[in-house]
Amino acid sequence: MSDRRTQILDAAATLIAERGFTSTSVDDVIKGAKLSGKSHFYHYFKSKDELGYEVLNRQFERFAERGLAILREPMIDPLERLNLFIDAVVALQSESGGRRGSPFGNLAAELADAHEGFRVRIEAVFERWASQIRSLLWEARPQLQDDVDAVRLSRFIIAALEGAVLMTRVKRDLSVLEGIAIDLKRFIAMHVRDGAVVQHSRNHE
Amino acid sequence: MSDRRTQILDAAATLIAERGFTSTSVDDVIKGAKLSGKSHFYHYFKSKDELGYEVLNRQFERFAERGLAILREPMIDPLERLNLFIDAVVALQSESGGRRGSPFGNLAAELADAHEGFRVRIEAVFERWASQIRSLLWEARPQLQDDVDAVRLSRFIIAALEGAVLMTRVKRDLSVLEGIAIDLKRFIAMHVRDGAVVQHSRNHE
DNA sequence: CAATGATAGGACCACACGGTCCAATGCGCA
DNA sequence: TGCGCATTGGACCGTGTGGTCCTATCATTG
Repeated sequence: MSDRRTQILDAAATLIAERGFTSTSVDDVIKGAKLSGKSHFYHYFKSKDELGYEVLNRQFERFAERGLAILREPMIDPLERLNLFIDAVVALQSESGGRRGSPFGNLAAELADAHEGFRVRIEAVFERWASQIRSLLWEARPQLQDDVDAVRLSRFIIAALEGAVLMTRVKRDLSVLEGIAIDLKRFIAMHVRDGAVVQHSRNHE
Repeated sequence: MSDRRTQILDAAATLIAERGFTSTSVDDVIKGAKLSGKSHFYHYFKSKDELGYEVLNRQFERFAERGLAILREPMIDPLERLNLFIDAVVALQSESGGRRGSPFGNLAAELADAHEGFRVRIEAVFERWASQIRSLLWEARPQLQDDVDAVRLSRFIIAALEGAVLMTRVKRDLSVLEGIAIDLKRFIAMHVRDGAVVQHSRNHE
């Protein structure tokens, strides 16, 4: 696809992450992507909503590459991968000083009730995320207690992370997320079968 | 205070909970509260922002009465009160079928970055909430392990609940919140000192 | 009675918004 | 040389927004 399209998508992603979808105007995006005018923008996107949908997709793909990919690393112990994934979420938030929040959670809270099109797409994003965690949990089942509910646990992990990111954003304090990350790891460790061993990789602090 | 003011506040609270602050226009509030026109509204509030601030305060007060009050019940075991409080959050969400979400979390995600005035006020709300949980944890310290970090645990509880409510809203499925509530109680129980007893009250299912 | 606040209703404003349309120019590729 | 897409630039439109102003009618209360 053309270079401009991704340029617009990137600019829009930044603006939406900073100010939300509603508060980001098409004119803002035009300025951000250094386009010449409205006609230039509408040459690439047929509406603001369509732009929003594509931004959401793109954000999820980036998250899949930089975050969720860790969950599938074949050479690392699955439960250790979960810890590394949590570390990665913390690291991603650190890049913006915790000010940015989750691109999914933000949109979810902003649009879940007001805009059905977005709600459905955000639901799909959470579902894909949850299914990746469920797969990992399934892979780790020899180390887990028999009664672990993978669906429930995967939802809990996502909820805790989303809530943590939200609180971090409100308090403008990264240590909120760090503390919750610690507790979340401890909660996961609580599900390990007695006597099972979790193999720690070297690069984990 | 005059009856009209609270009438406006109530109408605005409903609308903001349904559609967010930005998407709720002053005219919507006027219709909702059955006022005669703009002048009638501006007779009671000097700006839309001021209305928003008061709605936020009011929502917190209602939450304090209907939810946080449980945390201070003197006749019930503190840790059991925590469980009852979690049940109350679930019950509150049930009233709207999980569609409404947290009045604080919604505003937080919508306005934390865009509107400093709201961000500060929402931060204060979370802080007051957290401090109530910390007090309870302090009261329960004979039953808790020595190394329990009350600040961290209180934040974790709030984050898990806020995240759960958000996911519930996106999925339009109350069972998400119910599942997370179960896990959250188990996480709290994990901090109980070996041999300590948690006194269960009768009305708890 | 007079004064005061509540109610009513509407005109008006400046601005921002998403979106359309058009006319002109650049620019690479067959 | 010509075709088609990319770019530029701007006028324009309908609608909704928060907010102001003005006038007039009620009811209450000193």
